[in-house]
Amino acid sequence: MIQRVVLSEQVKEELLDDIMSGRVKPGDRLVESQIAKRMGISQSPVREALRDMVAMRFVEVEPHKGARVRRIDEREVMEIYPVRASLEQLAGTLAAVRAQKHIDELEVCVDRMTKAFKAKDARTMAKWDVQFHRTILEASDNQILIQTWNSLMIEARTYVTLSNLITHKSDIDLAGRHYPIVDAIRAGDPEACGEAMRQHVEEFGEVMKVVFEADQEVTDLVGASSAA
Amino acid sequence: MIQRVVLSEQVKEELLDDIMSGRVKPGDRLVESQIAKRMGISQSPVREALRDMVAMRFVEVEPHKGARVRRIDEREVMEIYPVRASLEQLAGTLAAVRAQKHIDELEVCVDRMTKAFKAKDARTMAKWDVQFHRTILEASDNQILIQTWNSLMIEARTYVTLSNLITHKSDIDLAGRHYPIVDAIRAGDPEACGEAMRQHVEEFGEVMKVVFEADQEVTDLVGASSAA
DNA sequence: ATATAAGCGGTTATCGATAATCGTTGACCA
DNA sequence: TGGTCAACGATTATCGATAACCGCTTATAT
Repeated sequence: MIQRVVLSEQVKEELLDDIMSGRVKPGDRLVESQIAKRMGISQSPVREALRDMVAMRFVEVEPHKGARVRRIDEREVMEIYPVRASLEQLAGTLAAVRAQKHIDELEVCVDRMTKAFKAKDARTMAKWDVQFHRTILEASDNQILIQTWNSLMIEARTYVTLSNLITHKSDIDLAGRHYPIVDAIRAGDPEACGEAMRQHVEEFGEVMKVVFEADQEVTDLVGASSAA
Repeated sequence: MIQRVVLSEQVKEELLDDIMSGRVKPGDRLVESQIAKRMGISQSPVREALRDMVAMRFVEVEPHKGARVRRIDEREVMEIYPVRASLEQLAGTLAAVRAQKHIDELEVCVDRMTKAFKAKDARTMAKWDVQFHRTILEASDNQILIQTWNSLMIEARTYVTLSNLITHKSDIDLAGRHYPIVDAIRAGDPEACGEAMRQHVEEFGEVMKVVFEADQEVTDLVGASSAA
């Protein structure tokens, strides 16, 4: 069998896609042997992929009991924003000057975001939103900071977040909220840039909180009848 | 063969100890089959342990080339402090009130730290220093924040850091620098507590920078003759 | 000489099989 | 009726063997 990359890597991508697309839902079991059979490979690479996904916090395993897609509850989502805000404030401060050469790139991101938002395309919007933030993170030139930020899996979470947001609050211009950051970079003001980043992320968190609360009412009703 | 926990877990502990104790050094290869033979087990659990340690950033692997103990260079060490400072500022802000019931515990930490410092016992000092910071982190009651902080492997790094520091700069009273934080908690002032944490960590980073630079002169001389 | 290719030792990546463990079911007994 | 436990099916954890791969050395041809 010819193969370009290691199998476990391919398995990981496939499983990740299953999760992101919603084909498997939080709480679902991920049985090594079943996945292996379905993909026509042996158990080992599947097992390895699953362990990797534990590190990414997409999956949780209990010894001798197996893996399942991790449930992300409201509390966890809400806890992320303060942490993101801190990290991105630092990134903004560090990147304000260095990011100037990426101004065009950042504006493209905001532009695409706006378009995707109007089209109610959460996935594309998340992609450009993440791209915007990632650009600034990279410009911070602090590898530890970048890795730490990556470990929060912003990309995946942003997708979910924006899906919710677009569904529930289609009137908020999310893309436009990025302009103060671009302005601060253009001015080359680290303080202001850090502050703008922090505010932006915190605001995002605030909006999400509202969405969650609105969502909860629905979930409560649905959950009450389908649970049991 | 009787066994209490999963083998891969035991392997991980053993390898971790090898690294922390310096029996294996940064850059050393970790060959799956050799470790397996030495421990009298098969390759699989070793492999799994190594992958786990990659997630912990103690080990790095290149596909088809194997694992080695990760090298931590000066740049990386120095990059950590700004990130730590951001995270711990947030922790301090969130924990200021809730940590009040742990005041005694915190004072014990500082006390033990002072004693260990006088005895030039880096390991013990690191232990209590980490304990101090961990207590505040936990009091922040933000799981994501705690996990993120943990992922920086503060514990291991602090040990190395303090070893250096005690060797080179035995005149700095590191333990005493924790009092402003304790005071802010006693006062129940979130702003002040966050600020005190940030300053403390940044200061720690500054001191380390000096140590590193002093160290570099030695390393340069040694490296120049032994490298080639 | 120099570049390309074939061969080799050492190691990783994957396989297929087996042992160990978990949750459940149902028999047995007080 | 209720509780304990043996046996079972499903799944994970581990094993031992093999295929695939990397880096290097040696052979071959230009």
